[in-house]
Amino acid sequence: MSQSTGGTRERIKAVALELFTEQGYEATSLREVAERLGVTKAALYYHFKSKDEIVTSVVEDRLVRMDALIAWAETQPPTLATRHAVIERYAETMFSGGQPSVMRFFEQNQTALKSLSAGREIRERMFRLANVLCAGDDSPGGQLRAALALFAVHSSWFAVRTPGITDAERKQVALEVANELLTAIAPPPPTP
Amino acid sequence: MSQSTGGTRERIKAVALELFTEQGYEATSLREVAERLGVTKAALYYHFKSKDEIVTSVVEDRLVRMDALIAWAETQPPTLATRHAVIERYAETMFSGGQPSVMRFFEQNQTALKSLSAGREIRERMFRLANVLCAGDDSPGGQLRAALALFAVHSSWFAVRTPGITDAERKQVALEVANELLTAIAPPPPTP
DNA sequence: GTCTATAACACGATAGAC
DNA sequence: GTCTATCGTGTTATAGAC
Repeated sequence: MSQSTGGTRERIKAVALELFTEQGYEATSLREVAERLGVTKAALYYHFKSKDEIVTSVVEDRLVRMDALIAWAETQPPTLATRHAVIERYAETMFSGGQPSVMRFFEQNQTALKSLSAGREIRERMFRLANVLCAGDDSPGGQLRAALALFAVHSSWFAVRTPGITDAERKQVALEVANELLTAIAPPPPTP
Repeated sequence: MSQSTGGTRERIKAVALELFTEQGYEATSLREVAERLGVTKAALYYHFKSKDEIVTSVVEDRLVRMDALIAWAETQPPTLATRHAVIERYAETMFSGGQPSVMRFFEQNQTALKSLSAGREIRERMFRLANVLCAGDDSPGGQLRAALALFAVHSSWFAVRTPGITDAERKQVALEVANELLTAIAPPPPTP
């Protein structure tokens, strides 16, 4: 409760994320963000020292969650059960809290994020996750299936156009397809 | 060789596509494009009347090819064999000529393309292709698998990191995974 | 700690000379 | 077909008042 910035910082992050996702990072001006908040542009520069820094801040907690998942996954044996557990946990974080919007922002701004440090950081985590998912079979087929399993979770948001579908149903179908892909990856390595 | 525009138009398209893909549409200025070509900004405006129009022009032949494929696919019966044939032809066009770069540009600029007519046109074709691919089973699972089959072809370009892999090998593994997904879509409808 | 005012500059696009 | 010069606008970012 002794927060110094009175929650304005969080409001900026929320609005910026929304606009960046809707219209793109480059296409969104700080004037737009400020206007929607009912403050001036300069006020934003009090809380964040640059436009990049807003993105970095937004992405921060997402990175922490991904790091935790990767760290856990890397301690697990490279079995099929592990893969299923990893994608399950991944989907859980993707479908809970404010996380989906962050990843939607990430998908929609791949190019813009290339020149942003936050983008490179998330990208790196995605590749590491994909690597964990095909541990034991890093053949081209394994790599592709692992990447697609992750993408199944993401794309269930826009690729499934069934009217009236709920988030829970999206998650369920995403996991079904993802697990199908993971199962096809490889025979788990022999346990000696 | 009595071409009226002396090939400059094509050179502009090539350089613009390259920069738009690398850095993003919004992040690439016409000054940059002109500089790399060794001409001035104003020269570009002789060949294209706006920045959008460069994109439209780049995407044009890709649209024609996609339309041809969709038209053909829609005349075919909704069987598993058709699905495999469609994705096979799709991969063929994606891995030939200058097409891969166009689709890479498309992937990398989803958000920017939302407000560009060319973007909406390609997007519409992608959905129609996905629909054809899950004809006979438009359940959430079917839709997701169809979309991922298309994405398998695209993502084989960056998701597969095996050193020294050739384009032909990328195509092959993409088709293998895509066909796996398509096979899982649904029992082909009973032929009465 | 928050805002107004404004600097300094890049953008897309146009006009008109050559 | 390409150039120079420039318009109008929107951008990030800063200095300084409150």
